[in-house]
Amino acid sequence: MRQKFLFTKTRKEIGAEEKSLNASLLIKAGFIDKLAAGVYIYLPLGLRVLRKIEDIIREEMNRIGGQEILMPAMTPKEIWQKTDRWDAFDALFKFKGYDEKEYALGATHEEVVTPLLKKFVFSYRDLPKYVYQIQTKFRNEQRAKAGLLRGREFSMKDLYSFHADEKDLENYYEMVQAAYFKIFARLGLDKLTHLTFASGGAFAKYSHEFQTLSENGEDLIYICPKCRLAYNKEIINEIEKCHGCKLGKSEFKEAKAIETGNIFKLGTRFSSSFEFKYVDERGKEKDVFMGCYGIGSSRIMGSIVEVYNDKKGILWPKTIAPCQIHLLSIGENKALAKKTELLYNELIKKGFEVLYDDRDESAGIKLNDADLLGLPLRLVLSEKTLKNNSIELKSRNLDRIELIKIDKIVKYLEDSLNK
RNA sequence: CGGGCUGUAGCGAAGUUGGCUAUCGCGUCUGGUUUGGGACCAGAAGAUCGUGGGUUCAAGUCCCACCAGCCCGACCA
Repeated sequence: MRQKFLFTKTRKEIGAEEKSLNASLLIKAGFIDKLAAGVYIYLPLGLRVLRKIEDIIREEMNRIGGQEILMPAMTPKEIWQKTDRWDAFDALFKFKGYDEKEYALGATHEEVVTPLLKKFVFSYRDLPKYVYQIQTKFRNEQRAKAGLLRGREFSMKDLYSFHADEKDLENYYEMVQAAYFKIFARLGLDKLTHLTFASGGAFAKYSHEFQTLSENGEDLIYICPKCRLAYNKEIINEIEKCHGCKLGKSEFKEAKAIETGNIFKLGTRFSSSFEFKYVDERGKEKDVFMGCYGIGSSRIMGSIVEVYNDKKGILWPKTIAPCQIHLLSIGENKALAKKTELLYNELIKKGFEVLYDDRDESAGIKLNDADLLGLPLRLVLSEKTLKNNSIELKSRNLDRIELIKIDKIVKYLEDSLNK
């Protein structure tokens, strides 16, 4: 990708009114732009990041049998009335069609996916089933805040599971938990993310949240230092000992965190509203058991920026960086431009993702922008490096700069990016 | 939804007890000199001062209402 062709530009400064760290870095670097409070535009580089996050989630969902679908954002009033949530769910954005027919923008999709599965599942032979989507959600938050961390429109993966009995639900719930840990590991967030007990609703005593430690998180959690399990403040009063290792709660450590994922046993809460039943081996009609499992993909993008940054800009983990390599040419010499161009073409041919800064800008601007954008590897070609027939390589997260011979660079990159 | 702060050029800001043609920096355009950590010189364009009303000889500045954004709180199955 050639930087000259990007329509976006970095900004030296943004308003003092944008206080959130993730939003101000992402806006400065030209990854997102704000349309309204809690409503953001994903620009070319930002969209690449969001898609990479979504792709990692998608792969892990497919691995545990998830089948991807896409449900509508527009949902009719009647389905919400069936579950008594039309009035109770106050974060619903509601609107009317031409003939006063009422709709809500989808804030979550139990009301859509449950009757959908009811059309196809009749027998124990049809269970279990796992269905998910990665879709734009709408919630009429009373106060949008903290950039991508709490928006009114945001991207989320929601998985729904359907089971013949509670036991099967519980087994799958554990599988999803394991899949989530894999996702967080691939996102570079595993060391900062704690499985956290939280309030559970009518069916299960507790749900589980995935809480990612961050100073700007809005949740308060209490972490067991021995086994890493954590407890949301909303339930800590009823906890005496750690559920995992029995350590007393006085030993727990308080921390601020961002709720990046949530898994929930729904039981028959929604299947009963829609009279969704199946016939078992003996011909007897039984309730379908459900679970739901969310990960906020856009919130994760914000969380990663909150966690991985320094004074100069963002430090993307290599799994979700918009490109792996930032190639800069410094200086205006024609031979230099030609060499850089050749290298760019070769790297692209080899399958590397490269952002090539081919702009007519000064060294300072290019280097500062590279730090701000935060791609994992920076390659610099200049008259200075060309004299040694070499190229300069720097990791965004290290101070060390290496000089590599140009004819060895491809091999070197293949090794260091585990290709 | 309650409280506080803010709104002036594409972006960031200044504008005193109301007073002349609304300043400054960045960016943009033209010409020239530059090129390893946000270069320099000269010139130019760019603003119904958030919107509507009011007070006044006179309003960016004072008053009222509304809109928008940010922060704190409440809320967030």
